[in-house]
Amino acid sequence: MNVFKEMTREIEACLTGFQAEGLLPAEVDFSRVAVEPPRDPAHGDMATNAAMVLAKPAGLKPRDLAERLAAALAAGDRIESAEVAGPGFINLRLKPDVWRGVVGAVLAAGTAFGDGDAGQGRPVNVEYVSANPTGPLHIGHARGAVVGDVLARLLAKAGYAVTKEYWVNDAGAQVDELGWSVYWRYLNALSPNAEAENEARALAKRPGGAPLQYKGDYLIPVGEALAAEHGDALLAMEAETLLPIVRDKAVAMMMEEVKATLAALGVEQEVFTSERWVIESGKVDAALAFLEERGLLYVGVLEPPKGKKPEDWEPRPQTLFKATQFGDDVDRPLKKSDGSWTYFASDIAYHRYKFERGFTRQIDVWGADHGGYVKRMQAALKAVSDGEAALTIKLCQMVKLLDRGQPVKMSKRAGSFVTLQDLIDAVGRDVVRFFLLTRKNDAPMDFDLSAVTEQSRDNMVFYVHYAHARCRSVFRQAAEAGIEASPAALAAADFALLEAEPELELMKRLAEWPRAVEAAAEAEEPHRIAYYLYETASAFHALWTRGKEDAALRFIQTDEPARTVARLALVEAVRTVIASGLDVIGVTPVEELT
RNA sequence: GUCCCCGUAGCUCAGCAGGAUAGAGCACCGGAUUCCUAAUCCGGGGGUCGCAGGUUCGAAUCCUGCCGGGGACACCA
Repeated sequence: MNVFKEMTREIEACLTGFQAEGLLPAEVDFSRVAVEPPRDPAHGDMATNAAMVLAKPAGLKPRDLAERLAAALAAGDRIESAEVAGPGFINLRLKPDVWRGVVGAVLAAGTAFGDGDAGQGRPVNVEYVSANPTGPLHIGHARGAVVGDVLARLLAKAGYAVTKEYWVNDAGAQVDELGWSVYWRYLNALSPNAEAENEARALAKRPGGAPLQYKGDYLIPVGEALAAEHGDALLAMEAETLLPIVRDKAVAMMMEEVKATLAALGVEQEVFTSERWVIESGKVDAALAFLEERGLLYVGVLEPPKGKKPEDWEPRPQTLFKATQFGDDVDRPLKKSDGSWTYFASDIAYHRYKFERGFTRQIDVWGADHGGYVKRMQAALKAVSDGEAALTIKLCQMVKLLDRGQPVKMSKRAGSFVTLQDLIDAVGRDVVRFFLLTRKNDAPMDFDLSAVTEQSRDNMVFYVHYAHARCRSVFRQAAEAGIEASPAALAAADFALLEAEPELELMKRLAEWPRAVEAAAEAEEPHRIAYYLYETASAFHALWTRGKEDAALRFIQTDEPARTVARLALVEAVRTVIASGLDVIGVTPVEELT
């Protein structure tokens, strides 16, 4: 039940009638007609701009058309009044029973209230986290994980067929580096107390002269696992046989850890696509052959970047993709100087693979430090799908980790929070998820460990939890008073007894939930859900406190059982909508505060 | 030098694809507790929406330019 949508249809019906009468031309489109709650409640429940938008095509003055439309609308049985205001707005006031109907609709639907059909089952692919499997997830990954996951849930609620996906960068130089660092840990496992000598042995086997890159303790278990599995069998192997073994083991164990951390955060992606698999199955070759056929590849020399010129810059012919034909600023290289594919090449193949699986709408969630990559990836998907697929990219800005206003040192020493798992253990999964949605994704934010668990109004997480807990508290009180408040009793309540003005206000807020879901999904902005919840919680807290000032507004009226049940139904509807919103965010509602 | 993001109350931030008198929290001032959780609520002061143009019935919102802050800029992902 979406009251705003229903009223939009009612208005469109009137307009269609005007067309039949010849008042409006037959070909005007109604897409710009909006029905929304006015900022000022004195202007009624809803306002429409229909007359202003259509006045010009109709050849009428906005206010004249508005008068006609208002008169037609006022004849409807759900509208109490329709008044023309300002430059041609029509302010609508709905009959209270319309709002009361929302309570019943919420009770009937449960947390499915707000589910929409805007998506019409169309497939959307949301790819997020996609952190390299070279170490545990850290705080920086948390925001993308939450934004991506909640966006996926939001789109699902709005009626899209969503696939949640993780791109595993298990190919390339970084992963080889990981392998050599693990080999060192393997040697340490075999002969402890000889770390320096072992490092020299590992480097002797490793081609090239660079030092080991991944020396964090988190690889120790990988070395031990290899020792337990292979004994000393790896020692005699040549580099090319050895590397795949240590590398694959490391990737497997790192991904296991990554998945465990994501699970602890409540993030569960359905598809994990391996970069190595994409390359080895020939998808990169196929994607580039596709571009080649369309004449979008060439060998050329790029200009050096202006401003900051790399030390080792030298003009060098490279295989380039004509990204400039699709809106990028320069053409982009696909091959490294050693002849292997760049990351971009395999990423093109991956996005093409997603398109081949039917995803004409793709969303990637990235860190803001990858911002320079956006245009080329969008260009590439456009090219590789012949313009049939579109990619939108949500960039997540930095999260600064603080404690009592002081920056937390991100050193790897014990005692400071480095990993995402540590953060979840410290403040809880629900706090992490909710808090990371209290800013829009492209605004930087501070995550203050002391502030996020604070219990006050300036903590959105707490404030919303408190509202839900208060709803449950009312029911505990009702049970003590011996009031029958089963789902059946609530559904059978006489909603006409919900007469108080603040009660009606609250019902109007609940009626906005489906609209909020649809708008947030359309805008791909999950943080709006957090703000809707905050405002709804605020409306409920306000009504609660009114009961302290005016006993007649208290939910439980022992001498008026029928009114009490009706109010309990309203409270349950509020609770349900809050639970529905928390469900989108992936947060578990609480029964009471601790 | 180029590209992207940001600029809204003293501070931290919303602003619902262009709507009517721009909102919330914190901080400040003043109130509400015999009573469903005062962990809350009500009221008050506080703004040239960075600046200047443009688009139109109407701009914080869209376009252009400028100023200021952040980030990214071949062969790393």
